[in-house]
Amino acid sequence: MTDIPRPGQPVRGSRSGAPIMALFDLIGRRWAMGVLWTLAEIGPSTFRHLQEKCETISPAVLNQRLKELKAAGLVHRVEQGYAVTQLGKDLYLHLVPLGQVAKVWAENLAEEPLHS
Amino acid sequence: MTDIPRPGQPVRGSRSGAPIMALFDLIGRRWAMGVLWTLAEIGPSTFRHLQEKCETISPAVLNQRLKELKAAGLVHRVEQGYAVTQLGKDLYLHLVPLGQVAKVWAENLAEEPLHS
DNA sequence: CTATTTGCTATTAAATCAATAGCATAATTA
DNA sequence: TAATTATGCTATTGATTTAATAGCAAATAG
Repeated sequence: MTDIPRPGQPVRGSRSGAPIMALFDLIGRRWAMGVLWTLAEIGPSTFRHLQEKCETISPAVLNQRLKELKAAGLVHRVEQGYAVTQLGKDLYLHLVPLGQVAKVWAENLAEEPLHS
Repeated sequence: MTDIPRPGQPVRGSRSGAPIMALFDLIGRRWAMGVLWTLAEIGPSTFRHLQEKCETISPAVLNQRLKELKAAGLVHRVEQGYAVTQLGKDLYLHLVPLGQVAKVWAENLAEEPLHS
């Protein structure tokens, strides 16, 4: 059920399981990046607290994503509940610059509204 | 049908449509990052060529993702078919470093196989 | 004991994704 | 000119994933 994409195994985008494609397969799931991002931002927290911070995520999906992120070693359990691992933090830090891209993107769309 | 997440509008992860969450909502869809990545790597190309490069994507999904990426201004049509826009390239360039993270991640998993 | 918090599952429904076939148009070739 | 090929898709049918909601069992607090 919980099927985690593994580098070296066939994944979306690469029959040979290229690491980047395996990673895309993992974090390219609904809420995956949002959960990682949020957890990294708020620090160690309980399931419910994280759920609140994600604003509209359902417990079922949060639980699913947490399972996957845990299995992938990006998140782990701590006394306080859940937290990102070192690897998870590394990934988060690489996601941070996307915040700037997102802003530029938002501005672009504001100027020139999407036509579809 | 084609529902593109827009910054400023409610999206997954943010009722107020925080740009980063809107972006996550957009590129956190099956194949979205894979398509953007592949297209950026191979340069302008036809629908079919891109489809081949994505190895296992179906035309329906590729078409859907292209629509969304176009509407979001990350991809556009050119004489040769499809290509990433400047904004799309910017995003791609920010995705490139994830390749390294992915490698480390792959090595970690290889050493310590996931326990689930 | 009672209430609350926490992590999570059950259920049911809706949305998304996938696999395959195949069509319409335009360019190319025979 | 007729046939072939390339291209960008759509239609159809299922399978999978996501969603919304309720609620439960275990641990903790009062």
